[in-house]
Amino acid sequence: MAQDRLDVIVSLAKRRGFVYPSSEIYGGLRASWDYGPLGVELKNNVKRQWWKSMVMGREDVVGLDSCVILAREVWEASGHVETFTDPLTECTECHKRYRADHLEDAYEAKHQKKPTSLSEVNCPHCGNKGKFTAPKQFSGLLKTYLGPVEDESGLAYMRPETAQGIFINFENVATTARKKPPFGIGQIGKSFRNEITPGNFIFRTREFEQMEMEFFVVPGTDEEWHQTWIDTRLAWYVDLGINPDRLRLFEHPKEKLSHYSKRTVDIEYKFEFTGTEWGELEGIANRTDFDLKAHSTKSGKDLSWFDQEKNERWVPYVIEPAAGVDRCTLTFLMDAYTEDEAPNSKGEMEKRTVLKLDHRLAPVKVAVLPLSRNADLSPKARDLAARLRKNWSVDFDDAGAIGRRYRRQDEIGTPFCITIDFETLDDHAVTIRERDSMKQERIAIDQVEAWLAPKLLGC
RNA sequence: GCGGACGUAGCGCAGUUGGUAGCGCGGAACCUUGCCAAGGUUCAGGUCGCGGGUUCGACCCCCGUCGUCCGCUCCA
Repeated sequence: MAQDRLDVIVSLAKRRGFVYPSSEIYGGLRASWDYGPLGVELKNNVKRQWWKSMVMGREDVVGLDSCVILAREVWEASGHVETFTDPLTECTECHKRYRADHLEDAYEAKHQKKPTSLSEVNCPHCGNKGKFTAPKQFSGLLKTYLGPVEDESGLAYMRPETAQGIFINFENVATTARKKPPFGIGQIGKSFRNEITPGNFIFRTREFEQMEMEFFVVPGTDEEWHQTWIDTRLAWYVDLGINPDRLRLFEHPKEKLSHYSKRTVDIEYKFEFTGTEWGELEGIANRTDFDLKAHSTKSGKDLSWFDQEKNERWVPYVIEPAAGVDRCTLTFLMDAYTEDEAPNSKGEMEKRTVLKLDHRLAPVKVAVLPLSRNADLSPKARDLAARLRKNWSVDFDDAGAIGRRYRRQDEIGTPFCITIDFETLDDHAVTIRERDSMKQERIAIDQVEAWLAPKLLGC
């Protein structure tokens, strides 16, 4: 039942041009999805809203756009080269795969001593002793090679998070933007992780987009700021229309924290995937001074802050709200999807699919629909559409029955439909119909922008 | 990576004991109508995921491969 919910979204996404399976004509590529005409509008709107609330709308945050490929040392210093690598082994009898270090830990817990090799360890599944393959290093980092020769000297990593580009530019930004802690640097961009098990549509993919902000604070004020950002981020989703009942916070257990984190709280959405009801939308981590210190040590460049008031140097603590663009987009799609009933022309109730997207997120803001192709309504309607296009994303449709056209727009979440009818030729007025209330209003054709503007504020 | 199921038109699905495919919705064009998935006429679109094999002949049987879903495992 729950999976049906996702299936409906996947089907709608394909049918209406939000998201397509990538490389489809070659049989597809695992966990890769391309955004279609409506999808790219929706996704851009999600990013725009994040940028507006996290960067543009704040005095204490500035933006950045750093590279996907950074110096190799960045990932050595950050700990990713080491901790993003797992030694994997496989039982040759039953073909179950394990992390070799986990097997050794389990052995040690039971026998009070480390095994000298895996040949002493029994397979937890089939019980056979020592039938393991030699551990193979599996790295979650995607690699590429720079330069003409594909060897170790040109090895480079694709970033698994955008954050490091911010840390290594900390001093550049602080100096040129003339900011001092507490202040933040926000960034939106692609990241890459060689996930073992991707899936659930665009929820987990190997190539994905992140919206991250590193907020640098005075040590000792970090816990308070952490809570502030948790509240701020949660409110962002609710403000953009997500049902609060389907949102919750998840506190990471201390022993499972990432190598850089002192405390991490996730914002989760109730996706109702098979197996896991709740899925992570965004993680808000207290990264302490781990990253700046690590880069100071590795690079030899002092990244501490000189506090003029106290006349002392300290390394800022960092609070990081890190959200996934694709997950957000999926969440807004799923949460906005509703099916209700509306009377048709015969008075019978029929299914109506409506994407109740916030106006700021809707891929199309206004649809212009001439009632008929006759009586020169279409040219007049095209003129109006062209005018509105200067401010908003506008759709024009004069094909087929008016009822069908309304339903088409409902299905993609268009908040306003404007019809040009025969009276328009005389009274120079149009009918604007609102998506959620289905209310209609008669507006003079040259007043349309003025009528729409306050309702589409912030788009 | 292992086990299971599946892959037929844009979407949802039929189908043939092996004789190269249909339905519903959707899309396009025109006519009629003119405010909530209307009626009519017409059209486009599938080498049945891909590659081999068996066969006179494969969408159907066999093998491989890619992809999707479910269950394990993994999620640093």
